[in-house]
Amino acid sequence: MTKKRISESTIHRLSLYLRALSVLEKESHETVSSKELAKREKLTPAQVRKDLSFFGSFGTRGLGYPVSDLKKQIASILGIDRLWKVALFGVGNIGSALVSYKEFSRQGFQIIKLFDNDQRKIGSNHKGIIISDIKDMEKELQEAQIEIAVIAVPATVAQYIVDDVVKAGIKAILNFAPINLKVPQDVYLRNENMSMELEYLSFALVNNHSQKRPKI
Amino acid sequence: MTKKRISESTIHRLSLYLRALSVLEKESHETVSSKELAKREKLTPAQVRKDLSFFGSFGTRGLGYPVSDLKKQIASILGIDRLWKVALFGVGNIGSALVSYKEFSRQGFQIIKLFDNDQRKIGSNHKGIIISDIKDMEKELQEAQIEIAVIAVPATVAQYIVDDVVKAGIKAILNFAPINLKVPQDVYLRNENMSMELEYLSFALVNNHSQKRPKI
DNA sequence: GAATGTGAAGGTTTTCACAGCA
DNA sequence: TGCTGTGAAAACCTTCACATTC
Repeated sequence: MTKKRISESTIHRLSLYLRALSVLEKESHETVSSKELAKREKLTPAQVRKDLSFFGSFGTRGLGYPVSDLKKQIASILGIDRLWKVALFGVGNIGSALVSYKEFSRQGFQIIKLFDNDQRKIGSNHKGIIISDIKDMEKELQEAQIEIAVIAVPATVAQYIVDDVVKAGIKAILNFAPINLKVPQDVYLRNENMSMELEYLSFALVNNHSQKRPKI
Repeated sequence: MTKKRISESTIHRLSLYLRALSVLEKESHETVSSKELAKREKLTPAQVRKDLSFFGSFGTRGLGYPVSDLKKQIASILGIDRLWKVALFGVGNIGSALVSYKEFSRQGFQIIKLFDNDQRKIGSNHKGIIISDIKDMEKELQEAQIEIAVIAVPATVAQYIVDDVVKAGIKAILNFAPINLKVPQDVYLRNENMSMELEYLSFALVNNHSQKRPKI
């Protein structure tokens, strides 16, 4: 377990392993080999072992990895062995879908605050949460002890909202607006650009782009 | 312009360049340097030039790249200088949000068919589109000349739907279900896993993970 | 002078291959 | 024997640096 920077891809793959391990657990497997885990997420066994080895030695030679234990370990590495309080900005199409997106809550992300600037929405109850005025965010974010903000407002206003979110002290932002947001160095920002993958598909279709698949 | 495999990252960055170029065009810029383009998408100038050079020589030394022309060129490379007919499976939370997601139509992806297996939804009109029974997909996909399928059904049934979609001859699938789908080699499959980025944020917060930013 | 296009260098990630252990 | 853990090698991707062109 060296002190090297962990790559983004490794972290993303941890999410995949976690997902596969949940299924394996449901299927009552006690242990799983890197080979099987790799197969279930279209990766290579070596990749799985290397990824896990950055964080420790979780397996047993000759046997494989203990499913439940490894699942717990990965959840702990990812920091999702706890609950995260999330606020969502923009209760439009995407925003409302995210509120009921089961996968978020399943991974411990609780959307407990909704913000909008539309007077018709403010004060109304959306799936059990009263929509707050975006103007009151600083106070409300602090009171509710929000740690992560999800941005689902139109691209035109996203930067303004983010500036305020940052001022309110939030250090982690997930952005769904198709725009490059500016945040200070100490704020984590990730973008979810849903049309990007469609564009990739378009490219692949038009260019017969060869797909990268493990050789195994 | 060599015949090397273009990397996934390069293609994703093309989407970013396109987005930045649209803004530049609106701001009435005639030309743009790799430096400026890089700045707008948090990349390096060298990266921009390298990416573009895989596809041709679009710039002028001493001047930069012509904004409108480059935009057209990239759209053409990505295959989005045309319309794509898309069918969406599963008109639930995510599904309905995607139907009205402006960024899709802006990039030429038209969702013109909706499928669900819920008898209460079938036959009803959703934002101008009649929801079809998932059982009729083969005939309907062919009649409507659908080329891309978007999967927004629950994870438990996603594989069955995809099997049918593949049987119906669709070669490109965008999957929103948090599950690893199996498709034949000649079918392009991309996954949109929205909780993955939240998990990354969680990891970053818990581990003070250093962010990768260009040194410029 | 300014900025592209691109080989070569440098860095990072993946894969290999095997020692080591249950 | 079976499968992990891991250095070393290979593959891949990014950055450098400069010749080239406008």
